[in-house]
Amino acid sequence: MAYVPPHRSRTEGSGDSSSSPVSSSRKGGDFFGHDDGNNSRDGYGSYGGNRGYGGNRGNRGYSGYGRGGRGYGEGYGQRDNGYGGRNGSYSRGDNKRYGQGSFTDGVHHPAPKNEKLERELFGDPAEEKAPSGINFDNYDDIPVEVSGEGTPDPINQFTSPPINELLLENIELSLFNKPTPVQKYSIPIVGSGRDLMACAQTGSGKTGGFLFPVLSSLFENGPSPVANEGNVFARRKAYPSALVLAPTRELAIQNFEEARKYAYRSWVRVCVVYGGSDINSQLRNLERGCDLIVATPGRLNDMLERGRVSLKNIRFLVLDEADRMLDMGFEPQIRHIVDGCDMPCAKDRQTLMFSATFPKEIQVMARDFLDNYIFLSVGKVGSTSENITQRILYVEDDEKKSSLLDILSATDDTLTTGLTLIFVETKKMADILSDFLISQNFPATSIHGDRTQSERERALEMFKTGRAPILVATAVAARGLDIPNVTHVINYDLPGDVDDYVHRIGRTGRAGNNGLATAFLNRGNRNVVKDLIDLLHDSNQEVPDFLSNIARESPSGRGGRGGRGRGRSTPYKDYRKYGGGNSGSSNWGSRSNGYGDNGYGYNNSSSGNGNGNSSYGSNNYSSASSSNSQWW
DNA sequence: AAAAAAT
Repeated sequence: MAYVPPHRSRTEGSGDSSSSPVSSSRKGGDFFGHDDGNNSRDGYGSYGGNRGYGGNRGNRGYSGYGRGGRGYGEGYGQRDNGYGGRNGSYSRGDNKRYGQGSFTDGVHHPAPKNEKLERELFGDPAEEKAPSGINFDNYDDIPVEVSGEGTPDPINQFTSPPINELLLENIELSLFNKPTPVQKYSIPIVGSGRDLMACAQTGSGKTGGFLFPVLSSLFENGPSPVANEGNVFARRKAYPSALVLAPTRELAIQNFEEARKYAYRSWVRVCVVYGGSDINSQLRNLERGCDLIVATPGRLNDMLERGRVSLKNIRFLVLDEADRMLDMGFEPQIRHIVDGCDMPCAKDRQTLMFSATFPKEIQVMARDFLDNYIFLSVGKVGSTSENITQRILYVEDDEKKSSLLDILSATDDTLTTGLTLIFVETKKMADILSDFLISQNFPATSIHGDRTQSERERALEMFKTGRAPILVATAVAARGLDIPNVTHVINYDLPGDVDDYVHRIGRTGRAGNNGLATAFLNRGNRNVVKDLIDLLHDSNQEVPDFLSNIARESPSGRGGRGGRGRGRSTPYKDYRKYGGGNSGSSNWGSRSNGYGDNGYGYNNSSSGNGNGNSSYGSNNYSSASSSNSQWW
């Protein structure tokens, strides 16, 4: 029986304050003050709506499990997940078996429409909605670069050639009517069986860029014929056909929620696993069938070790925000998942890697994980250009609080119409600042890695719904999260890297809407000043005099690291074509296996895991990454 | 330097 660490036996929701380790209002506090002994109005279990695993109340043990309409997708004929005794509680309550289709005799049988589930996934059709909030005209002049052998032509509509009919219906329910540039390319690329390395950011339609072609293929082709390993525990083991890895829990949840929409009525059952929340409910959910799994690396590895997930049926591997995962030191864990378990090798699966930037480490990972891939680089929609107004203010550290109050008071109309996202550099500052704002009667909450997972999820939900329209965040929210209606991003503390700055301000001005980005800067930030000035120039923004002055004070080259992504307005290049060009990286630059400058000699050198590349796999990379890790 | 991620 699965093991439950004592400290995790407390409830997942914040409903049971008696068992919560934090009972004062200090840490769990937000604008609404009290610590929510009973947050019935909250209704935010894990995945939006009030159905998350192990909801908010009464979920000691298993007794309350499965209540309240949580039943997305179970019960399609060929799947047998019932080992009777233990799961009596599953059948309790209104545990409706709706929404899941099946795939039998080589034919996909979508489930009938289900109004309740449809509302849950896509929202109430009665509410008027802007068509997905995206101004598609803004997509037309996005620079796109695509390269690689035999690159298929992009599509221009979802209907020519037509993608899977059920998928198309689900896309239409999501109010997308036209593919974004990344989708125009990714759909035929993946559809033709190729691997894809895509440089694209949130806001480019990246999630659909991988979910559409993957689900389309799964819908068409059905489950893998390799059913299981035939052992007695097999029914307790999940054999997903597709795996999506994401760097943060919130991003995993977001991908999961998107995938659920597009998988509606299909045979594909979507699950998500991530740390910080009860593993047992996640395991129980897997037992009910799992065809597409969205995961953060640590929790997935845990489940792999427990033998509760097998990757041998994987046909699609997606690495989302790959550069971020490397920044966070996930490379050993990712390599363990991809190379160290039972996942088919690169030639026997399709791999899609997405990354905002394309530094050397990512190129290396692409070479190791992808097979003869097509490289796609998509400039960001709007990005740092005219639809985000960037404002840099000179503010000393000890004046930041009062400046912030001035700004928030002066722009209080945005509080009613939009959301304000405030970035700080430390978790401590996130707490300090949100407490301060709350004490000043601003409806704020905070998200950072020291809050419990349920606090994090609740904070995000309060922010999204506008009940707490000010969110103080650390880097956990800097990338990937797609929160509509953020009208103002404030860099209370500037990040040390201008790439992070770009990601942060990209939380506003999404897809055609205007946004405002304010940053507090003082001499403590001089290391980013030069890059910042370049960026402001590139994006047609005013460069304040004090900024130029500070830049002149430090005559040395641009601070910090060398060789970071310059030329942000142009897409990243396919290094296979341009010969790498990285500064001093001996190991890489001197490679003789065709990645250098002889055009496309790369085609068959990337099968699997670095065979034929010994200099690389064992020196450079593994020593660097294993030094600070207890992982493999 | 800090953050994130299994416990």
